[in-house]
Amino acid sequence: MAKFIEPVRGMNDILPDAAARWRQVEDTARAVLESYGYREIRIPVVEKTELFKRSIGDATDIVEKEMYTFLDRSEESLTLRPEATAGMVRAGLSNGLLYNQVQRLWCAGPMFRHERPQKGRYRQFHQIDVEAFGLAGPDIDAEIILMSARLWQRLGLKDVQLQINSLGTPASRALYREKLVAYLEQHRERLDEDSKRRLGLNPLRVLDSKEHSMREVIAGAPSLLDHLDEESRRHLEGLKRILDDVGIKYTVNPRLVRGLDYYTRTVFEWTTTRLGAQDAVCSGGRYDGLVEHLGGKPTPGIGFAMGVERLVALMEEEGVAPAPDAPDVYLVRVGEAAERAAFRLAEQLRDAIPGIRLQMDCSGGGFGNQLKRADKSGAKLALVLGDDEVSSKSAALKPLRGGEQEKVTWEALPVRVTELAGLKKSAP
RNA sequence: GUGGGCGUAGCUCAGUUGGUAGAGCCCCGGAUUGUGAUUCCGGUUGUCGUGGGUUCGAGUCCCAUCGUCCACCCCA
Repeated sequence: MAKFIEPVRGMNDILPDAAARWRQVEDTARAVLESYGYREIRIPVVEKTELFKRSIGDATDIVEKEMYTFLDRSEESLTLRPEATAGMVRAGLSNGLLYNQVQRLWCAGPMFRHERPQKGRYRQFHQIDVEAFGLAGPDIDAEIILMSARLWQRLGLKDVQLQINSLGTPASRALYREKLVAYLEQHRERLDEDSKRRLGLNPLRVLDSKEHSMREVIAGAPSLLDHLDEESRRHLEGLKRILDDVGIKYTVNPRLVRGLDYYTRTVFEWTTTRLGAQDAVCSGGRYDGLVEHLGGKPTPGIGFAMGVERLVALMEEEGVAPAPDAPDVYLVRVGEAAERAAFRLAEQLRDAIPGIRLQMDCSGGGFGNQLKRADKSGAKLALVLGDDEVSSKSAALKPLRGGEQEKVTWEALPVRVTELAGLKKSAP
């Protein structure tokens, strides 16, 4: 035997049983997003490396050590997208979608980061990404958060908590950063190794430290919220007011700092307690400077990304039932005439009942074995065809979850199958 | 990139102080040449992750390596 070729580390196959849950997440997300007027956009998985360097930030972990970057055959540096926002903005600019316009967009697909895999963190992972361009007020921030809350509700998820914060403007943040650095320098001897490292790179992340010994130092640090500019403060208050009005629960977490450089003002994160260390299922924020930074007109923007793997895992964890994907009807056939007639009958049923999930047994064996497989398939109804039925142009319908078997003529089959399998009548 | 746990049949796992590999599930066949979910009988499946080493002998001990899981880090 030849040797197996191993799958690439951190890149997973989604097997049929899991795919049912994925579809549930994707279909529900699509429905909710479209109900708020967001339109789907599909963009490449590969972009020029420069796009991510410029948008995400040169000094971030993502750009520094996690990107799948390579030279293509014409020596151009390309990168498998590590996140979606940069590509969304680029696509908007490339196609004139962001010129004095409001755009509500969403996009789903795989992202790539070369990290050490662990629970909820993979090298190829999937996001559903939502972006709104051209709207500067806190009302759109609220809309986007409400939309995500509705999605959790529709998916049956309960253990998700909302945290919000404001990072202010680049100017106010720079000011705060100075004060924070000064404070941390004063307490340098009490910082752990990680925090000392962050102090030079991205001091705001020190606030995020999970190290117990750091608690006191962090608690005494100046708060980002006390250093917001007036406009950002009003923006945050506006958002809180709408969330309160609608009854969305949240906590303001002044230490919530996102890892991407382009965020301004509102940032938020939905976390869960049930997925271990990778606890963020959805996060995002406002990035009012990004469009301009990537060569467009100054255009406000806000967006968020959901991790599909994490949502699927959380649904499993919370015991949400997956969408059924069993066949409606399982066709059992025994005998030469029946085996041949079955195809015509099956195609006629598929014509007559659009959308019917009809599976034919092709493994052979007697009635007993075929019915065993019918039961295992999860189908509601077995359609049994033997040579006797063929000569009388009929078939036996056997409900697999209890109920009497009955004989039905071929003409009457579509109606009776629809009734017994509990299928909706197709629109006239 | 750092640390720890784990790699035995398609799946879940057992395998004692080292003595050349087992169970359950699944699958297939039969009891049951026209009716399943129960029961009974029978059957198949392994480079014990890989490569070295120690030993008369390694699934078991040692080293390396790969994979995987969890945590750090980072983030969706």
